[in-house]
Amino acid sequence: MLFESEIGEKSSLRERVFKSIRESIIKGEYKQGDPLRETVIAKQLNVSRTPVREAIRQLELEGLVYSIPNKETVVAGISEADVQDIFLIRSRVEGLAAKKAAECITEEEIREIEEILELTEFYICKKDIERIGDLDHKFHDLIYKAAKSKMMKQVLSDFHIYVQKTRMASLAMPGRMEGLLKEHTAIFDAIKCKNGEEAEKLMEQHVRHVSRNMHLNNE
Amino acid sequence: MLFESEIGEKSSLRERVFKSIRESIIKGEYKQGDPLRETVIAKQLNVSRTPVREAIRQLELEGLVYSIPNKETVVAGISEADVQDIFLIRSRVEGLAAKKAAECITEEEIREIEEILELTEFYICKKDIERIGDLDHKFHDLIYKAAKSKMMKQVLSDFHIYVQKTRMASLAMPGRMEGLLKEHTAIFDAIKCKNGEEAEKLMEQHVRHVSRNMHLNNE
DNA sequence: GGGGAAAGTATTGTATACGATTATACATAG
DNA sequence: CTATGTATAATCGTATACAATACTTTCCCC
Repeated sequence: MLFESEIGEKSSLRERVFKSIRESIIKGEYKQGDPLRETVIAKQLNVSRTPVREAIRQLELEGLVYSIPNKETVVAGISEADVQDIFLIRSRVEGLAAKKAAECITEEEIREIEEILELTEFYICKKDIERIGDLDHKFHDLIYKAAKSKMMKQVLSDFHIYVQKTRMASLAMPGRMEGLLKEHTAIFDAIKCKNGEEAEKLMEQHVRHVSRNMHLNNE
Repeated sequence: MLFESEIGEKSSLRERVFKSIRESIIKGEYKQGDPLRETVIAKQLNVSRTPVREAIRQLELEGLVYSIPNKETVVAGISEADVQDIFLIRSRVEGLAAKKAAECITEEEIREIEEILELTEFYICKKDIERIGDLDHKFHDLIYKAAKSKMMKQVLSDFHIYVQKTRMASLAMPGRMEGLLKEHTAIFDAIKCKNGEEAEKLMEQHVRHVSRNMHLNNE
């Protein structure tokens, strides 16, 4: 067993192991085709095999690894094409969420989003990219919440981790922070006016923009 | 331990437990808010807690249950609204898959789909709903495959189980079997002609049709 | 009789032990 | 020299044991 101080979090071991392995896969420390040995990981993280196994089963369901029964489980990894597809899917599903949000957002939720937008403006002045990335995420999260769709939230938050890196890279491009705020504001206005169609269209464009920047980034 | 003959399948215990619990939740045997006791389920299925735990962790990731640390995990269930949302999401993502399929389908895959369509026609004459439902699923599955997008496949096959019941109910409606074949054929034609936009539009409509029938069904 | 502490019970979290399956290496026969 | 069979080791699959946490009940004291 490891001490809390060594990790800094208080979630369960399984949770930490899950996040740890996922992190390693996304970072590329575990490469495509690498086997995931339960005993090895258990030893590395100083825990028993039990939480490791549970974590691996979750990764399997998420599609990050696949297991060969009685043999081993290997890393499936995510390719550049996968990330592009994620952005395509996200553009549609986030669009849907925006549309639904326009239909059933509450006053309270409107205020919350307004606050996020104000904070974003503030941190753009400060050029605090880290914070802006966080607020970007919060903005989208509030939209899912406002849409009151468990399923959309499910799909989109599953993808969140894969998107994070690209999102940050996109923000680093000149003028992008301002563009982001402008787009968020436009989406929010459409939602506030209960204009679902417009909100969906704008949100689709918005997600596409981020993904377009990703491509430019790789040239 | 139980004997294989008692079950009839040869997958791992965890797999069976996972499917068993999920089935029970979807069927409504476990209701919203019901606690999932590891020992109880283990005893019912005549296995130890270990595979049960792993199964529950997977269900948690899928959003069917949520766990309160150190206390219990309870059934989240799926509401009517959730199923509707699933169809909305599916309409967009399947549309996307159809579009992508139009871009990169192979000759081999075209032949496979043609075969499915012919078989569908055959079983419509026989009025074998069970078989048609199966072919319906296969048709959509082949589209994902042709789209060559791991992520789309992931999202859509996660939803498959929730959709099955509605799909069958829809098929039972008068004239629906013929409508399904007509729509599938139209989508396939668009894909064959590499007309991605058209394929996407038709697929979105097609999924909406099934979901519309669902609503009528509940009146 | 009511409130609170403390023991007892139930349940989850983690570790370990045992069994089954698969891969590997080496020996032996052809 | 190659191929095949067997023994051994590595790994996964499952069961059980132990620890920690939360809930319940009981009993004591006011």
